[in-house]
Amino acid sequence: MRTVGSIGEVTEQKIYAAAAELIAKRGYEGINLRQLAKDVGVQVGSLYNYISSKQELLFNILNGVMNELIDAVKATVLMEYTPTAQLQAFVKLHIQYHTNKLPAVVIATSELRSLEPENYKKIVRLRVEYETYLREILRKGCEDGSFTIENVRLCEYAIIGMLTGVCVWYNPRGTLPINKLTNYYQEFVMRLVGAETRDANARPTVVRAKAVARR
Amino acid sequence: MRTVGSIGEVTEQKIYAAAAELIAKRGYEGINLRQLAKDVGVQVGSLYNYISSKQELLFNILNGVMNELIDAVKATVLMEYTPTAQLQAFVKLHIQYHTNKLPAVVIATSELRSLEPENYKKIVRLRVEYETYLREILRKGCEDGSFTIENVRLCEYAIIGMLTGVCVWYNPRGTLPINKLTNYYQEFVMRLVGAETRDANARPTVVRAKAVARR
Amino acid sequence: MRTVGSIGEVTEQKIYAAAAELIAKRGYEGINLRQLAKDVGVQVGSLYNYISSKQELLFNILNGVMNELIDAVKATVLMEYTPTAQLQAFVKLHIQYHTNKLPAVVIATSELRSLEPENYKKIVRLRVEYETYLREILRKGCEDGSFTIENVRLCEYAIIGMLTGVCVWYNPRGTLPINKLTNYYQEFVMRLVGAETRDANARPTVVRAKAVARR
Amino acid sequence: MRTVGSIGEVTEQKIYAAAAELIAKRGYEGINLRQLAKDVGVQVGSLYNYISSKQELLFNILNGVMNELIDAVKATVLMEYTPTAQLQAFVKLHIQYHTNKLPAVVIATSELRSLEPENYKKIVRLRVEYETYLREILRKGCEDGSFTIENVRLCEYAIIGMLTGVCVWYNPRGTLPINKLTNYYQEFVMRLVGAETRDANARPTVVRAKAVARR
DNA sequence: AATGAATGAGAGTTCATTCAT
DNA sequence: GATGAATGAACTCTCATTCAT
Repeated sequence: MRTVGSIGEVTEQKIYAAAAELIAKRGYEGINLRQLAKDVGVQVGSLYNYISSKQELLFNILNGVMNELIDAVKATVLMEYTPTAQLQAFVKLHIQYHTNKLPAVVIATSELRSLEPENYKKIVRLRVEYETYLREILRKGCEDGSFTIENVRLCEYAIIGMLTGVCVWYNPRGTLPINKLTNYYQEFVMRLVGAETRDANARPTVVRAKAVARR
Repeated sequence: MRTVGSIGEVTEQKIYAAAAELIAKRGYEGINLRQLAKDVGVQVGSLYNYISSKQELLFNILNGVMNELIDAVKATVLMEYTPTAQLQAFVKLHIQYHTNKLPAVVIATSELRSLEPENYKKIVRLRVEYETYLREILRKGCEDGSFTIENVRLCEYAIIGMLTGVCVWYNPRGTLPINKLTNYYQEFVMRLVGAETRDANARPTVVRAKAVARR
Repeated sequence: MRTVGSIGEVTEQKIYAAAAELIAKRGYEGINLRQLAKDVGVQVGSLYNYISSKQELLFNILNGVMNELIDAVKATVLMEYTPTAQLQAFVKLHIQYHTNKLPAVVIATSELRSLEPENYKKIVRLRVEYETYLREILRKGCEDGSFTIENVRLCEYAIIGMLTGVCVWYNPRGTLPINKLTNYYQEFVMRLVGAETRDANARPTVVRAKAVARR
Repeated sequence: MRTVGSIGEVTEQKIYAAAAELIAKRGYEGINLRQLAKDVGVQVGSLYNYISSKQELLFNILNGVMNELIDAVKATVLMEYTPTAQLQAFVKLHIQYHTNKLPAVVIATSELRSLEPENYKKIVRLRVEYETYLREILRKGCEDGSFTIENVRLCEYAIIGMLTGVCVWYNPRGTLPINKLTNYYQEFVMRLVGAETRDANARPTVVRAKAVARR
């Protein structure tokens, strides 16, 4: 007995949304399709009208979100003119994606190990591309004197770690609004890269004061 | 028929070592006791002479490593006299534990979600304690003017994220020696907390040179 | 949306043709309706406009081919005047049906076990009728001295086994033309029944020579 | 709760015996492991202490029985001195294996198609070896004048088909004793190969009488 | 007449766990 | 202490079948 009026596309979206959420909470290996089906509101077998395997589910989520992230970098970060502005934009983007926006992003970091070799390669390739944008910004900032970084690669890792760590503790229903959070982390990153801080109109006043004091 | 010369205690240690390694690589849900038994060199049934359940295995690993970490903080970090020196020691300790020393530490971050509620509470309590040491250092550093931090809690998270991120990419067989790595991250953290850099006897000379150049 | 120009009757024929082929290759239990639908070029659900169940599909194929076979026996074999000629005709018919003509015939032997009891009885009744024609020919041949058979029933089984075995190895794209193959098997059967071989104008010369020599 | 006193080797034999019987009756695709487990008297999961997959079960049965068959040919058929005696022995062996002795033999003919490519190749190789023994006997019999066969290959197929067909209808609880059955089929085969019948000390008297009568 | 979306039962397989020996 | 044999529940995935559109 089929659910009346059901539409495939809607079901598919529901499946991927529910899967991302479930996996983000319990991990790929920790979830089972029965639970997913229940969350979606269908029978287990019906999932297979939309996916060909549990693995594919994971891959599609990861693939989708990484491409989205990369597109977003291209659309917002690379548009900025200075390394500093680009870095600020990168932080903003990363934070936003890693907090309220998508549980899928969380998975992109923690569930890579559950990908089969072929899929693993593909997603890692995208991660590398994403992180390369950050590294390039850092490199250019060093060249034009905006940043002072001794080991760019390590600094890149430090930034990624710091920003990604947000999704471990961030609670969208907490008291800290995202734009405030973003500002704080922008300041953290600016400090990390040893940035000159004249242009920092986006940063909180206290920070600006300190920057002045440091000179 | 018991393997000749095998001694229980040795087997137990082997089990925990192998389990930590396996879980670090594939996650708690991703491993199975058959594989563990094979790695240890016994039959599955024999594991149950040492553990009462798979869950207990995870809990004991986490419990052990968190206590070790806390003890280490007490023994090395809190011994230092200034917030700056303490922070440097904290970074050194954390980095060392998260690289070559223990695969168990990796798990302490990523496998919390697989703990049953009761066990979860216990381990989180230990994590909180551990992180509280860091926060206290930051707070004291702010008070005595060593650090300039607007939001201590956030800064704490940023540091933890940054430091913990190391275990994602660090390769013990790579070219970067641990003490150099440690130095770099110490510098990152110093920047993050807006530390005055006069006293930085623990930091690498290169950095000091740069600091000079910056002025 | 219905495929333009498709007509039910054509689809039905396609279904039965594809089903016979699939079942002949993989067995009734080994096929699935999804594959059948794909081969036919429709969706699975559409099959049910023509069949009421997978079982019915099998039954109809078997029923159809057995009736065809029986009709063919009546039309060609029983028309002959002597037991020898009838037997030759029977062999020819059986071989032809079991080689290039119908994959359905293959199924008639191997897939009986997959029929539900009721259907099983019906098809077996037809098989018995078919084999009875052969037995009657053998019996009459014994009576009039054309054949020399001690145990007619066993001889019948031997012939059926021998002839049916053809479909196991016969390759329609091989070098052996069907009429040659038929001649060989006619000779085999003639030998089996201890037939006097005067009339054997259809048989290869060598055999005739041998027959002469034997006397 | 383990069944007390169970012994692995016994269970394994039970599994293979039950599997051969089940598959012979319903086909590889037609059986399910739950039924097999029930027949054996264990839980489904326990089967996997002895097999690694359903497919392996089929392969092992087929592999075992084909090797047994080949060994038996070497031990009994090839020991005979004349092609006629060898052929008689071959028939006897084949009939015996295909009737009361082993349900596994039935499978060896009908379930080949369910083997995965790799396994299929291996079993077919054994079948070819087995059938080659028969062909060689036929060939030698032609050379020394014992047999008169125009197309040896076809004759081989005819014999195999005839003999193998026995397992379709043979009922071990019927009235026809195996040795009688064997004698009849030996006579069928002798006729098929156009054997001179002077030497037929191995054949039943009835047959010899008939042979006389024919002259 | 055909499609697309769903069902629900059941398949092979895995796995933590138990326990007599 | 260790093993080998078993359990039973749960897993991913398949499939015949249904039915509104």
